[in-house]
Amino acid sequence: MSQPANAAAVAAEDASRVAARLRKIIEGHRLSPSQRRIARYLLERPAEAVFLTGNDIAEAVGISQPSVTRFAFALGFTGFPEFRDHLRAALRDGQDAAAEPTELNAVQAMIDSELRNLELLRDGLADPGRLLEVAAALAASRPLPVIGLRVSAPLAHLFGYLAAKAHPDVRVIDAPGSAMEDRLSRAADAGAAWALAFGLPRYPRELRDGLVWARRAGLRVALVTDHSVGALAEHADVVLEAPVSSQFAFDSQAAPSVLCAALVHAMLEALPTREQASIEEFENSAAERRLFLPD
Amino acid sequence: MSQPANAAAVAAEDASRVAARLRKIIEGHRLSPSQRRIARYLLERPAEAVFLTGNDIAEAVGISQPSVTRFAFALGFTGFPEFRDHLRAALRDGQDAAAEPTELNAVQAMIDSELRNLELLRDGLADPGRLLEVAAALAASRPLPVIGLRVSAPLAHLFGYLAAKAHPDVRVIDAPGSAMEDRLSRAADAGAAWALAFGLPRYPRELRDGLVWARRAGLRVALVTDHSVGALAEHADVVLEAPVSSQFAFDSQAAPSVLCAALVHAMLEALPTREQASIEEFENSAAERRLFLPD
DNA sequence: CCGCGAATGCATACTTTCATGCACGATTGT
DNA sequence: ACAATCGTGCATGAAAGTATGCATTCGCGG
Repeated sequence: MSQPANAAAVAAEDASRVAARLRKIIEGHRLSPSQRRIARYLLERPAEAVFLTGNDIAEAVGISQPSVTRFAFALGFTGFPEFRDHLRAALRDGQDAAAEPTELNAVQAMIDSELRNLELLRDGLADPGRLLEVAAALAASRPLPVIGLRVSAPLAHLFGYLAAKAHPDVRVIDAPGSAMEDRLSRAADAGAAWALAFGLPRYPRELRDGLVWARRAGLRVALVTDHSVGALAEHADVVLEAPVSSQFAFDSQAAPSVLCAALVHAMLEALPTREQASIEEFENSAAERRLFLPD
Repeated sequence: MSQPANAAAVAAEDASRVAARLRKIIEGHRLSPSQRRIARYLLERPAEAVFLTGNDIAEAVGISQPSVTRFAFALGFTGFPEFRDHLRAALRDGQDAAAEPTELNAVQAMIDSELRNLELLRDGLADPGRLLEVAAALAASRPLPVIGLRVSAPLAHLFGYLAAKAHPDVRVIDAPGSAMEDRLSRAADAGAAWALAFGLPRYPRELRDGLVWARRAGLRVALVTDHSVGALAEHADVVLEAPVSSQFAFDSQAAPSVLCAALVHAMLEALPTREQASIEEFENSAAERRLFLPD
């Protein structure tokens, strides 16, 4: 019943790497007619080959399953699984081939890991639909409570500072306990529909309590955190994932802070164009310019 | 740069597609603690996930194999194989889509520009000598005033939060004017030798005034900013450069926040090993653990 | 025509993988 | 404090996947 129909495939570049490996394996071996048919079959669909069982191949080629085992044996492997693992290894080697040649010092290694986090964040936003939805929802919530405790407090304040240009009533909450609960309740009473929370490791229990409280107060919760599954994500309506590397003494917050800016950016675009224009105007006003030094 | 030409990047996209599918599957399902651990494990290595058996996962995560079966069942599948086939299907679906190159959307372009900033930062730290010097100087200044106004205030607070573990008396100053001047003077009187300032665009005049005041009070000034020459840099003794992209409505602070973490990291290493050990101990103390959620 | 060896399939044993009943312990709500 | 529910691991059995002994067939050279 296990037809190749349910087998998956991998991208073309990976597939060609598998095919190359397969050719290399076969090279210099005398194969019987049946075995050549197997080889030919696999070379024709390298993308699926890595997932096929011996039975799948036998059935597809029209030979017996033991012939497949003997095929692997003839190629110098102790059995079919070992052969298949070699094909799979061709995939995995290709992925690690991105290893950087230059030696990095400790600080550079740290930055490098953050670079990879940003790459993950970027690739994860290939479809920005969810981000835009969340942004629109947050922009429409008046007021908008924003929660960030401990390490996440600066992030919440950064968001608050930026979002103030796209939202008239952002309320940053950086203290836990009853103070937070009071402010959440008051925000809900004032008409808030959503709350935004930043929950980076290590995840404070108090934040979870806060999320629970927020939802009990009738708020929906958008959560920025580094894993979409976890004790915090359980209590959020929407999760925005921003990877954090924990391999160093201190996590930096590159991805979350970028996500934060992206979120505000999206909120801005969710605004009526009239309001956008007024922001632009404010930015360039004489009053503003006097505040700042020339670039 | 919009479409990664090498095979490794394509493979990475495959992996991210598996991860995306996995997230979609998980979405909206209540998972038990063990099941969350499974989900996280798979999300962390999507490229391997499609090959793993239930037993592999159980062993790696440290749970029983039946829990893996139940995980698949909890996600709405009739069994583990069906679940795994769905992950593999994510690869197969992607094969055709991968043919046309993916153009980066606006959000991705923004992240991409931050990526380049981080690359600049990394390459600029090939010789970490200056960073270490600054870190040592800051670590030795008791107390240590840290200045960050407006957008830079969150950065200053982030630094303050992190540095508190490597320094007994960090004083974050986020308000300008006489309040700042008072606090700087008091810090100098208390024995401070250095001040750290974050000055990102747009550069507030008040920050320059603060730097001037600090130096008049006898402090040396380390400045984190995005250009080593400019109106601010003139009033600093040491400048640490952290590139910022200004092409979007809002600057994100990826590079500065990474530099911030790197700086604290370096301060930590400038510490006697005895103190480092005590930090480690504190981090792992029972009291600390109760504050946070597992994982 | 006979004999020989290689190739292959069949039947079957073995291994790995997966599913399920049951008991124990933890957590929750009353 | 007690009961109920949930989550988990262990033991076990079923199923899928793989390996191997044996018999048959085929081709080829005596």
